[in-house]
Amino acid sequence: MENNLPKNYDPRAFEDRIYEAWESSGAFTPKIDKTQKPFTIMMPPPNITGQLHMGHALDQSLQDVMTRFKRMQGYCTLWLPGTDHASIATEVKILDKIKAEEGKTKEDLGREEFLKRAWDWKKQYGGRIDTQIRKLGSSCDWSRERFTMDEGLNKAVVEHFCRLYEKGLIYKGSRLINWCPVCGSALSDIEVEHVDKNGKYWYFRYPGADGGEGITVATSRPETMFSDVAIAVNPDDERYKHLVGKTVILPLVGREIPIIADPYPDPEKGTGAVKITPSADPNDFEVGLRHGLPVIECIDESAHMMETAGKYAGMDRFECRKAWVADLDAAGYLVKTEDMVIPTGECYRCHTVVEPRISEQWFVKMKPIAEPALKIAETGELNFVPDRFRKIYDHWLEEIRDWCISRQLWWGHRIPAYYCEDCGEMVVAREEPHTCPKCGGHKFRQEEDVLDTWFSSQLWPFSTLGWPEKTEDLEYFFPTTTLVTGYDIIFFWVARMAFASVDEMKCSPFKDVLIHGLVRDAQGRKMSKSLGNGIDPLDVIDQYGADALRFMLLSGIAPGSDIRYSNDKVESARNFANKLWNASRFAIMNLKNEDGSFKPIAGEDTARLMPEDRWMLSVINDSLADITANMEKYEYALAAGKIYELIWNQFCDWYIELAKGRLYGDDEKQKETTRFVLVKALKALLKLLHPFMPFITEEIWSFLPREEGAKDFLMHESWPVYDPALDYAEDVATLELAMDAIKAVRNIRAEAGAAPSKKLGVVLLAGETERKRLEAAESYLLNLANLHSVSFASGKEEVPEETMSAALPGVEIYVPLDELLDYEAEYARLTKERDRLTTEVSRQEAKLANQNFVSRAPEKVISNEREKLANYKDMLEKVLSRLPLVEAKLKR
RNA sequence: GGGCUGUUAGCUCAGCUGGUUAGAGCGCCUGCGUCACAUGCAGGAGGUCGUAGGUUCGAGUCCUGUACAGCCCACCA
Repeated sequence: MENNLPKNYDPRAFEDRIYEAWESSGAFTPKIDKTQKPFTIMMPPPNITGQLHMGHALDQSLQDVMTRFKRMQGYCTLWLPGTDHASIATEVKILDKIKAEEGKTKEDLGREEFLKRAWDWKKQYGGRIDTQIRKLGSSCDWSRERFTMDEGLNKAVVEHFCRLYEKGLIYKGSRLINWCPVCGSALSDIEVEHVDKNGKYWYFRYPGADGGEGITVATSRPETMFSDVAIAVNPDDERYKHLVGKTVILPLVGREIPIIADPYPDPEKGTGAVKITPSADPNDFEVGLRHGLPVIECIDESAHMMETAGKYAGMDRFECRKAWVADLDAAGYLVKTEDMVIPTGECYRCHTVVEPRISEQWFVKMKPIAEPALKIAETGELNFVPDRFRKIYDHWLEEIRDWCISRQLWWGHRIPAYYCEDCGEMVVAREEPHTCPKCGGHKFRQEEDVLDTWFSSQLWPFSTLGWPEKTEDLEYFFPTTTLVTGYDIIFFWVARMAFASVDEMKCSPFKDVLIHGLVRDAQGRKMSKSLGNGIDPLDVIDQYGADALRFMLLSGIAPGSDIRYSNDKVESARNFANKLWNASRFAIMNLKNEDGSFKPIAGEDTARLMPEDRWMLSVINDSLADITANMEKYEYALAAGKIYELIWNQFCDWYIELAKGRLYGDDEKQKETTRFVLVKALKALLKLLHPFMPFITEEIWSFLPREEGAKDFLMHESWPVYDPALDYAEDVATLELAMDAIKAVRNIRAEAGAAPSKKLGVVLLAGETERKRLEAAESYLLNLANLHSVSFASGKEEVPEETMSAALPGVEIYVPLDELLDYEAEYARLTKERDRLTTEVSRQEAKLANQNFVSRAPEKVISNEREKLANYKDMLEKVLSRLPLVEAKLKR
C-alpha cells in the first residue's frame, strides 16, 4: 500500500473496491444479538424491470445514511433489500420484447411458455438494479435479499389471501371496475390517474315515445348511448316533473327507455336530465341498482364497439364517437355542442383512457381493515415525518372503497381459488384441493387471474423476514423501525402495509415513515422519460463519485419537499470531498516517515495541548450533541451542513493553518502533540461524515494509524459522543478573538491594497482579559495575518498617530500607515464604520429606553442588549477619535 | 369542490420552540501560482424576508386576509 493518498481525488479509483471489501467481509450482515437493540429498514423493492433513477438515488441515500448512523450508534442494524415483480410493467415489457423479436403475441405463447420466458428474463436482467444500488454505497444485507415472487413470499401471499377469505373479507363479484383496454386488465382505483382534458358536451334530443317533445340531455361520451337504459331527472325539477314515468326513444337505435326520478341529477348541470348508462359510469351504475334497471354493454375489453352498437360494431370507441355524432347530427338529434373540460381517468402505466366496465373481479372489503390502520396513526404507534403526511394517509383510509385485487395478467401471484371441473364449485385453499366438497370430483382448474402487485408488497415488512413461519429474524427485527419512501407512494404501499400488518401482525409495520419528495431537474420539472430530462445517477457517479451525489442529495433537502438536481450542486459536493481528501493528505504526510511507518504521536496528555489544540477538540466536541440530535430527527441536511462547516471552515481553514507553523518547526514535542490532535480531530470528523460519504471516509480512514482494538472498517466504529473533559471554553474564546483579529488585519491589508506577502506590524490596545488572550494568541497573529511584530500599547498615547485601525469588542487594532500608505482607504473605512455603529447605537438605545421592553423581557435578554450597546458605544468612540486624525492627514 | 406546500441575496435553498448586525452554496467583483487542495486561498459587493393588517417590549419566525406558483384528493352528465 502507498504511504499516502494519491494527489488527486478520484473516487473511481476506490469506490467499487471499498464496496467489494465491505460486502465480501459480511460487513452489512447483522449478527442477531439480543442484548443490542435492533434497527430495521425494509428497502422499498424496486421493480425488476427498473433502471436506477434519481428517485432511487435519493431514497437509497436516505436509507443508507440512517442505517450507517444507527449501526455506528451500536444498534443491530438490518437493511433488507429486494425487488418487486411489478406485474403489469414486467409483463408488458417482456411481451413487447417478444413481439419485437419474434412477432409473437401473448396468446401465441400461452401461459406456460410466457411464464418460462418471464423467469428467464428475470434471471438475466432482474439483478441489474442490484448492481446499480451497490454503486451508491448502500449498506444493505444482500444475504437476506428477497423477491416478491420467491417461494417464501408466495407462501405469505397465499396465506394472507386465504385468511382474508376465511374472514369473509375477500369476495368475488360483478362490479363496475376500471378497465385498461391496452393492458387488458382491471385496475384498482388508485391506479387510475385523473386528468382534465379538453372535450365537449354534446346535447342530444331523445324524442318521446308517444310522439311528444321528448327530452334533451348532455353527454361527454356519446358512444356509450347504446348502453343507455333510462333518463333520470331530479324529482324536484319542475321542468321535468310531467315527464317522469313517460318513455323516450334512443335516437337512431330505436330502443324505448323510461324517464325516471332520482336525486342524483343536479338541475344546475347540463340540462338537468341525465342519460343513465350503468355499464359505463359508476354513478349511473348506482342509479341502475336503485331502480332495477338492466345493464347493457356496448364496449368490449379492447375498447371496440360490441354488437349492441349495431352498425358501429367493431369500431374503436373514439372512431365510433365521431361517426355516431355525425350520424345523429345528420338526423337532426344534435341540439348543440359546448366546449368543456372533461375529467378523464387514465391508466397510470400506459396512460390509456380507462374504460369503466362491468366485470367479475376479486375484491377486498376495506372498511374493517382500514379502521385499525387509522388507529395506529392516531395513537402515534405509526408516525409520519413530516407529520402533515398523516392527513393524506388518514383521508385516504377514511374514504376508502373496496380494493379490486384481481388482474387479468399472467405474471404475478395466481389467485388460490380452484373450480371443480365437474360441478363448478369454487374452493379457496392454500393448496390445490383433492376432492370437491360438493360433488366429490377430483379435477380442478385454478383461477386464471393473478393478484395486484401491491397485494404482495403490502406484506413486505414481515413476509421478507419469514412470515408466516415464526422465524428468529421475524421475532427480532419486526416491527421495523423506519420506512423511507416518496409521497407518491403513500396510498399504493404505505397505507396498505399498515393495514396488512395490523391485520396479520397486530401492530404497525414500522415506527416512523420518512416521506421525501421528488428529484426534479434544474428547471423544477419532474424528471420523466417523455420529457427526456432524466439524469442517470450512474453517469453522475462516474463523473463525480457516489459520495458527491449522496452528499448533494442529502444536504439539499427539506423533509418532504422536492429537490432540484443540478450539476453545480454535485460539483460543489465533489469539491468538498476534494477538500477533505487534501486535508487528509496533508495530515498523513505529516504523520508518516519515508518508509511508511508512523512518526511518534503524543498520547492523551491534555497538559501538553496548546490553545489551538484545545479549541479544535472543543469545537468538534461541542457540536456533537446538535449533530446527533439532527440525525435522530432525520434532519440530515442540517447535520450535513454542520459537518461541512466543521471540516472546511474550522479544521481546514484554521486548525491546519495553525498546525503548519508547529509541524514545520523544530520542536519535536510540539510536533507530537500536533499530530495527536490532527489524528484525533480528523478521525472524529471522518466518523461524523461517514454516513453521508461512506467511500471517501473509509478510504482515508485506512491510511490513519489504527488504535488498539479498532474495527476492520470505519463503518463499524462508534459514533462520537460528547466528552465533558474536552470542554475548553477559555481556549475557544482565545482562538475566536484571535480569528477576529486576524480577519481584521487581513481586511485592513486588503482595503489598503498592501501586498499579501508584505509583513506588517500591528499595535494592539486591549482590555485586561482580551490582552491576556491576545498574548496567548500572538503566534497565530504573526503566522496567519503575516506580521513581523505584534506589540501591546498600555494606553492611547502609545499608539502611533498615523495608522489604519479596526475595533473589536474590547480591542483596538492599529496598523501603522507608513507600512500601508493609504489614508484615503482608511478614511473611507472609518466613515463607513462610524455610520454603521451610529445606527446600531441608536437602535440599541431606543430598545433599552423602551420601558415595556425593560420591564417585560427576561433579564438575560436585557443584559445581553446592554452589553451589545456598551460594545457598540466603545467601538464607535474609538472610530470617532480616530477619524479627525486621518482626516487631518488627508488634507495635508 | 376539498386539502396541502411554497413565496428570504442574480440562482438554488437554510433559518429549530419569536430575542446578537437575516446565513450557506453557486454566480459576481478585487487580489493571490503560498511547499494539503486553483476541485484552491484571502478580501468584498449584494436582501424593505410576496403583499395588507393584527398579536407582542420585540416578528423572516405567531394569527388573519390577500396575490402568485405548484402538488394531492374527488363518481359531476
